[in-house]
Amino acid sequence: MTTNATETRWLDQAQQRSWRAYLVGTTLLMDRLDRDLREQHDLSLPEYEILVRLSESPGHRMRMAVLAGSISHSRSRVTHTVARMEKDGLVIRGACASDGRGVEAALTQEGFSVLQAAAPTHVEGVRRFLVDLAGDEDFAAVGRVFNAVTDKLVEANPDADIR
Amino acid sequence: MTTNATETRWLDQAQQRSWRAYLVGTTLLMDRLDRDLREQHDLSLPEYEILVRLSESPGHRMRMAVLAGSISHSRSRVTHTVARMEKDGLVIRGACASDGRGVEAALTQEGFSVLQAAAPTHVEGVRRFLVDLAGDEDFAAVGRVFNAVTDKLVEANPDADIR
DNA sequence: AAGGCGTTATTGAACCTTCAACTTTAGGCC
DNA sequence: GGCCTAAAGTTGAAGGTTCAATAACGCCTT
Repeated sequence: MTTNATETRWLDQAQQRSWRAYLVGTTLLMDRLDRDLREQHDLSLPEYEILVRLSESPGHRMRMAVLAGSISHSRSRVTHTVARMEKDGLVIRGACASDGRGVEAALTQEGFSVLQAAAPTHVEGVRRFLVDLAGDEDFAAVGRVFNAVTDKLVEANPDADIR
Repeated sequence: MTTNATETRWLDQAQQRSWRAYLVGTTLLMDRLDRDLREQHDLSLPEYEILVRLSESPGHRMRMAVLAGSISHSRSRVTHTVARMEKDGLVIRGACASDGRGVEAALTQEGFSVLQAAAPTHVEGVRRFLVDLAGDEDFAAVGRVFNAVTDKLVEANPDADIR
């Protein structure tokens, strides 16, 4: 036999080029979106994501664990981020009615206003530096690929943050 | 008129699904690749990237600014990361012959060995959780998209880190 | 050759994320 | 009911990144 199971299957040149483009492009893109939100709305990208999820939830409120799961951040991370946001008046935490261990985070009026102001900035950035560059077919491919990535990684590690 | 230039062009449903898949998928993927490198080789993903770039450079050495540019990290960030790596014996810094301001980072023997050991782990992860899930066409699309993203962001901000 | 300006790299503090330990409550079992 | 284990959140410290300020050098002008 000429190969065996322990030999590494390296990436070919095209794959490597794509992989590196993705790495560098993602670094630059996240940097830029984060910077724009900070400069114009005093908000980080993770904070913005939290505002969005809350705004889409009934009553503008969510359990901490559900919130964490929806953006795939660790619970600890969300605790810290929400604590900062609460200090800034964007969000308020309260006990959960049905579960004594639970905590619900809810949008404040100000949090909602900040989100409304920030959303156009964010969407313009996402369009200008990603969506409008891509072509519908290619962008759909990006969606397919990262849906598959998500599925695979969730399956590979169901309790993603109890570690 | 029915629209004007200041109105936000929101993402349609398909675009939004793709965008979120990308965000979440990237979060999970980077987390996982970083974790695997840490657990098995005591190396972060950014550290690994630095080892790779150095190993591909003539003499296994690079100017700090070039190194930073090649992975699109800020100079400050690379200074800190390389400082840690130097303390771990993976890399050594020295003055640059042709430019008195310059500093060159070079791979040590140990750094090279660690890279050789870590590379298969990393590539398997990239394959298992991304490349092998994607299909050649779709993965090529990812490459095209993020090459475009990179070009656009470099053009939009040439001196990416002097800020 | 001196002055001034831009570039290279570093520094330390502030900020954010991760990690491991801990508190509190839920839920099952005897 | 009391005990045990599991789950939800939080905490504080350690680790990593960003930001603004700084030092040191190259280059151009005069």
